[in-house]
Amino acid sequence: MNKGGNSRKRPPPPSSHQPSPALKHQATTPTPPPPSTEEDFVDEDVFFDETLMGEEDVESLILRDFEERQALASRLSKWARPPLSDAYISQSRSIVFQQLEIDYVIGESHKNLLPDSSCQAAIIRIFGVTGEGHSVCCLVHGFEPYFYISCPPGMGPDDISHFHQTLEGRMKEMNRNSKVPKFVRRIELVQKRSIMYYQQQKSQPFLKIVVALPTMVATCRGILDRGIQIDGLGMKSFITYESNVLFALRFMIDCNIVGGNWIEIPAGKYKKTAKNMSYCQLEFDCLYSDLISHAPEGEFSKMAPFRILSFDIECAGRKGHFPEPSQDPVIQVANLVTLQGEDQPFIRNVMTLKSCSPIVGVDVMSFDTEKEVLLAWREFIREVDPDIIIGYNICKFDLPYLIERAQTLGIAEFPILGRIRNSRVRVKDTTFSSRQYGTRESKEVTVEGRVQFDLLQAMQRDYKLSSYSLNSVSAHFLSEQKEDVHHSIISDLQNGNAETRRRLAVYCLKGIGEGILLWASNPSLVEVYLLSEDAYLPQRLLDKLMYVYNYVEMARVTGVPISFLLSRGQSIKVLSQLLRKSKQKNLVIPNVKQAGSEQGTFEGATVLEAKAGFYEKPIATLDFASLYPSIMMAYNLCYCTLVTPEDVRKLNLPPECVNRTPSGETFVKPELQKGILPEILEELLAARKRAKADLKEAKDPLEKAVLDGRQLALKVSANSVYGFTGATVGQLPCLEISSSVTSYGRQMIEHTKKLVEDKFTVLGGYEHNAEVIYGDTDSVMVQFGVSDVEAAMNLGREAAEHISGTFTKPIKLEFEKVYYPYLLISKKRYAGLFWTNPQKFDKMDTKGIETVRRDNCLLVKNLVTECLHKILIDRDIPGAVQYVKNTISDLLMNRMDLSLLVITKGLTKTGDDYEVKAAHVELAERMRKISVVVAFF
DNA sequence: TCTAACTCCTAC
DNA sequence: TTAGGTAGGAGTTAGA
Repeated sequence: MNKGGNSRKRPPPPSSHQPSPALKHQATTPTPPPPSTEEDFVDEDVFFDETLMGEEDVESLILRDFEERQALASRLSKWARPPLSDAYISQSRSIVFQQLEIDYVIGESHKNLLPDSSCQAAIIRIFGVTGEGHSVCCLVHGFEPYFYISCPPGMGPDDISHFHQTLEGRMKEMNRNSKVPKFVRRIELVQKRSIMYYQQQKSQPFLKIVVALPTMVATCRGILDRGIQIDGLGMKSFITYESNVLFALRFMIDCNIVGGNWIEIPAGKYKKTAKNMSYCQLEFDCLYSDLISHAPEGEFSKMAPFRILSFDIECAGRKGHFPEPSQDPVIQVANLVTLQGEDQPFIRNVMTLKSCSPIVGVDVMSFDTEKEVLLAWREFIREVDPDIIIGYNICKFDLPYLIERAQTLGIAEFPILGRIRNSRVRVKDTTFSSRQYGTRESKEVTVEGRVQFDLLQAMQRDYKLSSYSLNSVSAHFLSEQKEDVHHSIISDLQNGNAETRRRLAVYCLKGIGEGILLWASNPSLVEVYLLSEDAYLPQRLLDKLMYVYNYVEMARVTGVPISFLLSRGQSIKVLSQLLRKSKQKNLVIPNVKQAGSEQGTFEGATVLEAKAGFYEKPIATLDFASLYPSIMMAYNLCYCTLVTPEDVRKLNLPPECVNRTPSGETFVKPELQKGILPEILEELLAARKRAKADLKEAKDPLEKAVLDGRQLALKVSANSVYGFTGATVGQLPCLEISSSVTSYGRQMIEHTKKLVEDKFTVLGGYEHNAEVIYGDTDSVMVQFGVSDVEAAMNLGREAAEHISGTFTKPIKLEFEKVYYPYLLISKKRYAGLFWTNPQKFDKMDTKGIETVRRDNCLLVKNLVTECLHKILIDRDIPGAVQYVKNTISDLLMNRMDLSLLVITKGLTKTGDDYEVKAAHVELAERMRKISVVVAFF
């Protein structure tokens, strides 16, 4: 029952032939509209469902339904977007908006804009927000899908025409059912060059094959891959170029659009759509050639006032069961809407099943049936029209749950949550598998025109944490933790009274539901069950971690749509940059066949032998800055500078024009051909330098946030270029490049070690002989023999400067820090106090040891941390030994808090009990090993 | 009891 | 139709 519905005045009854009126955006009068729109049709369903409840109730149900919808409508309408000004309505001004999402649909091409074509075509849809906060759906016409093949030598215009006919015929065979009049629209002869290998000629003839619809690119590629009959040449198969570029990305690249940038369509160049297909305030058609894409700089680096919805649902699960949409009702939906750039939400509400006592500052909307709750939420989404939807685990839980629940309840009209009229949200199971992120099953929920940002996914990608429950993530980042609601009492609270449901609503809005963390011996089996999520904390996390800025900047730097950043891997970002740069240089990128595993793997970096020990003299650390990017720049390593072994023999290139890498590959120097990868890297690193300089100058916290997000994105982006070339199952692997990079790296670390030990000697006039005690990939740890930190720092700086001079620019060795004292256990395992100024140490730094690993129980972690503290900071080794002994003794005497033992092999938390399987024996064994570390001394 | 092959997680 | 890389320590498991 509506909280505001206590005035039960009857509206004029609707005429008997018309269904109950739809909820309109600006509901002011109760006059029912004609039953012609989709919304009215939808309401007819509602009418039918409820008639099943009993004939005599029908009229009162209609009336009540009508009245409540009116009340809801007036409640929701105050949250609508700002109304359009006259200039927009008269179409006398240009439309400038920040784009957040781009996709495409197949439709009739626009007759006025494209008078020549009258068939089905891809229509690009750009969704975004203007500076004033108006929502935009821009329908772009005239952009066609295409790809390239290299043109067989001697092919003239007639041959191309024949080839076109043959290809068209094969396409027809493959698509017998399709009514498309023409599959291959045209074939153009163009001058391009493949990005692969150094070539002396500037360009060669290529054929640009333009097809009718985006999906035909793959079909056509298949035909050309397998081979096609060509007059005079016989059966011939082709390598295709850029045939794997997603259509929307192709469009963005060709129009110079990067993720999240501003787009302008001048007045007169757009036409209001005849029949709105979206719920956006501004919807119009235009030609792709009329778009102006603004680079994200200056005034166009700002953010539009997006509407960000954070939501969370609560379900009444049966005792001991995880809620299932086929059985368990949705009892609450909590919502929070914030304008981008503001620190407080402008909407806070909660929709509850059954009555709920008021909550200060929150709009409580109560309903008698679950169906009303769901439909109210749908209306809310439509009215508020959020650009970004966030939440915790919404992609895998909340959104699919709502949709499946609506299916169970037979509410066919519920899943129209996107910006496209009549278009239902689709749920698809997906799996994402990579070495970096592991295999993760999720669900893909397409909400057209709105960006989804699941904070859980973002956390799992960006941070290594031992638990990803909202509770523990909040504790980690926000230093606040809310009281848990145990899952078993959710149903009790719901089944109580208005007051207990209020308690539940407060939890739903602000608190955190119970998260049961099951740690199995195999951490990949770890499952986090979050029975109730939360609407408030995701928004706080989003703000605290500056996710909007960081992700928009990442999209701008790499050029991919924002949605790719959470749904796709690293390599698409590099590919996007590579395609953009290649286009500028008139180069095209081949589709390499999946080479299988025969290419195998390549040798990586050198890890210097660790001279294990406890060092009580300062250890200076020298690091190469951005090692792999700088190697690629210094030696011009790229696809287009690599000389094939055959060409090395044939071309007879003078030795001063090429570099031969330690792994035996040959690359030409920039004078002959400047590499694209080095150029991308130079731009990224130069941009990062600028961003960091601007960051220093910036006063405004928002500007700072943008700049910091940018410099971070630029760094991450530069570092992933090398990985892209070595990804054998990627888009364009080139192990010649990656193995050359690592081979230079290996040479450099050895060279550095030798130089330090040769120069800093007593014979060379220094006080002591320097010794390199360890080094990994891009760093060397040096004991100069001096005993004070400042002296070690000075020698470190001197060494870095001296050694940098011996390398090709921009390779640079830097002095970074001193460890004092330093405990080196083995390769990749060490601890020490970290000094960047000689007055005081910055922190205790530990690498690779139990303290930083997530596969030990808390006891081990705490014990080792405590020992290291005693050894490094207190310098009390006997104390550390005693501490270990006491702990083992406590353990054996069964005096240990069992919760410290969770997460260890053989120990599982089941409910409130710990199942202890021979734990004491096992842990005593573990402790013995740790005491070995202490016995070091 | 030893070892090879595997898993897991980390360093870079 | 979608996925950055290798090195390496520590633990587990299977088999002899």
